[in-house]
Amino acid sequence: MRVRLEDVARAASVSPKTVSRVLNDEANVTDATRQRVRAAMEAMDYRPHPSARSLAGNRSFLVAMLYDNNDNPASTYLAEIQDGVLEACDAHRYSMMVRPLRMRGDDFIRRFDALISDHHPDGVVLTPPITDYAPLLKRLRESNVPYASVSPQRRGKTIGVTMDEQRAARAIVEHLLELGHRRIAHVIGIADHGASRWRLAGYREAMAAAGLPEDPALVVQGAFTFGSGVEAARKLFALAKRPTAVFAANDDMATGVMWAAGEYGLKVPHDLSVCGFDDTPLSRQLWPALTTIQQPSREMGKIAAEQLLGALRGHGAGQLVQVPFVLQIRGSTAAVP
Amino acid sequence: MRVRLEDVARAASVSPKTVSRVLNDEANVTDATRQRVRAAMEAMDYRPHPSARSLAGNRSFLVAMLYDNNDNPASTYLAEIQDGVLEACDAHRYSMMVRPLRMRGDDFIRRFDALISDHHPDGVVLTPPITDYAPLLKRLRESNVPYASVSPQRRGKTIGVTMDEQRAARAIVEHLLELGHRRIAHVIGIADHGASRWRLAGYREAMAAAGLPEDPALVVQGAFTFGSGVEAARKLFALAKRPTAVFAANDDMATGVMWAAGEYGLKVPHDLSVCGFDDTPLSRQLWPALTTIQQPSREMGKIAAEQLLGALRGHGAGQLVQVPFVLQIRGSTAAVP
DNA sequence: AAGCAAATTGACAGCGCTGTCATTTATGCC
DNA sequence: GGCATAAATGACAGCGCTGTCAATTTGCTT
Repeated sequence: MRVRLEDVARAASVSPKTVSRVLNDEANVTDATRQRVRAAMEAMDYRPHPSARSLAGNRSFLVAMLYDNNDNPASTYLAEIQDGVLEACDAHRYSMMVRPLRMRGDDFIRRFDALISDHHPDGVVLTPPITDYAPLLKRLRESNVPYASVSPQRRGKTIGVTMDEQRAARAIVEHLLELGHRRIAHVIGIADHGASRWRLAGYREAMAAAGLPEDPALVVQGAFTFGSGVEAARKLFALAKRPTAVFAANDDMATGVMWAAGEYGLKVPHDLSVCGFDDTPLSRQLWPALTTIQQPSREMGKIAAEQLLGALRGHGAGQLVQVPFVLQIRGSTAAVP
Repeated sequence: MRVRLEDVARAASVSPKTVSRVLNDEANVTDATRQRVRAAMEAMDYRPHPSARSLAGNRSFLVAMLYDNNDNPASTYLAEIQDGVLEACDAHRYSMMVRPLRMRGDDFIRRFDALISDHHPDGVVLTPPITDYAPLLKRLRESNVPYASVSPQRRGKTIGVTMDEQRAARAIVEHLLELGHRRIAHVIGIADHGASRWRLAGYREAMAAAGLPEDPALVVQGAFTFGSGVEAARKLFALAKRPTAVFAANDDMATGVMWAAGEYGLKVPHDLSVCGFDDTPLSRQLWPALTTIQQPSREMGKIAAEQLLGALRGHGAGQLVQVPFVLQIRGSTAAVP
């Protein structure tokens, strides 16, 4: 039947407890013994029973990834983060579960508690936008559940991963400025998301640094969707003094802007430069391909999970790691006519 | 601390075993006892410990959803199925784990075995395109792991959920025929996917039924991506006798076709009707919005999981349920000029 | 009311592992 | 070499639940 820890112990002529120690990388085992046990495990293709480990050791080897897909239409983004988290969990022999957790609704805390007491995750990975939902963070700390965040707004003692989105946004606007653009518009994302704030701040910073006063008409509200990009662009194109370039806070909206440009007979990039943020697969498939910021989502999921797992295993407290961005210059931006 | 089964037993003045019976909906408990135990559980907010249940009962209350995202660029589709599977699992108090399982690579079987022996799922949900990967199906049967499939190609004794994609494809082509189109092109999806075959078959069926001989130049290969849609469309538009309508095998490719139409100065739907398949969020955001087939992906995930769980709990063998499609007629299709 | 089968309930061991603590073995020092 | 100390190993109980099977109660028959 199934190979148990006891069988390995017998094969290696040690006690079950010693095998357990090797399994869990505990100290106080001689190298010779450790190797012998490892060899026996290998030879017998031993697989510890997760439930038995969990029951006896009072931990679950489970990481839960929480998301709110209701407020985040970019399923590609979440899927990539999920992939990265999963990779890290696999490497550390943890299992992962994904849980949608809609913030709306007042039974939010109850649902969260049920999740914890039903599944007993050892830790939790938070994804935008719930990285900054105060009641959730409060409850996590109260229940003493370790967590790591992907792109949290509030830093502080939070562990996880971030990208300097403000600097990235500034870089992409500087790219437009170098091309000679002066009337540069910005389409904002969903109002209270951290991503929207940083990208707007980066835009403002670059414009100010270039000595350009902000023109309120050139900054329009969007909602991270293709449709909101189209609508925002229509407003911009209706202006007496049209912008020569548009920086949209994500690729979906940028695609909407390009679409609307087609409606208005504006050729991209000849009549209008457009750039986005995220480097979604779509951005490469468009023609012309979109100038954008590559955000290593998969890598970020992986790093967040690694920080969490490191903290769980007691390897220090875990960091808030910052990953670099890449400015992807493609065909959708060109010098001003 | 934690409320255990034993505590509930004491509160209800019965033996632990009886509480266990109530918990698992077993027979041979009087209604009076059952109610008393249920009341005690409720009052104490009892949550069974999944690991203990799993260890003692030799089952995991775990469903694994397998996918191969390498060959399936439509992350929205998978995310929706995942949501549906999760909903069903939650309702039955099962937990769910998602696992990418790339079919390429000869260590495929080893990776699958590791998955099973590491996590012991009680059952597995298969998503396209791995629903039809013969070595996987063989191994699943050998290892006696119950499974349900979403849109399997081969029916037979398989349980799960399907949609009559061929009839849906036929319906959408008939819609084009009714609008007066005769030169109707088709962009095929990835060659060996069931979805591609059915949609092509539906196209042919409709054309044949209308007495139109197949023109090989009007049937071009794509790969389910936006880019492949653009390229396919360029080939079609280069023909001496251009099609007046294009039916692409999914929305991403249809969007590519619309994009290419813009390049060629063709107005949709005035000069060209375009339709897709899947009803992705994108299809509604385009202008004009895309005529397409609505496939209830979330619902399908839920149904597949329910069939699996039903079979696991011994409520009959489980069925292959067929769900209806909806032809979504939007602005991208119009009468032939 | 006794007698019997069927339904209901309970006692107890054990699932596979780890925590605690006792015991054995190695190491350093004078 | 002898002793104190530290490192390595092992014995054993028990995590919270369910399977097995025995004990008890119930319902029905005669």
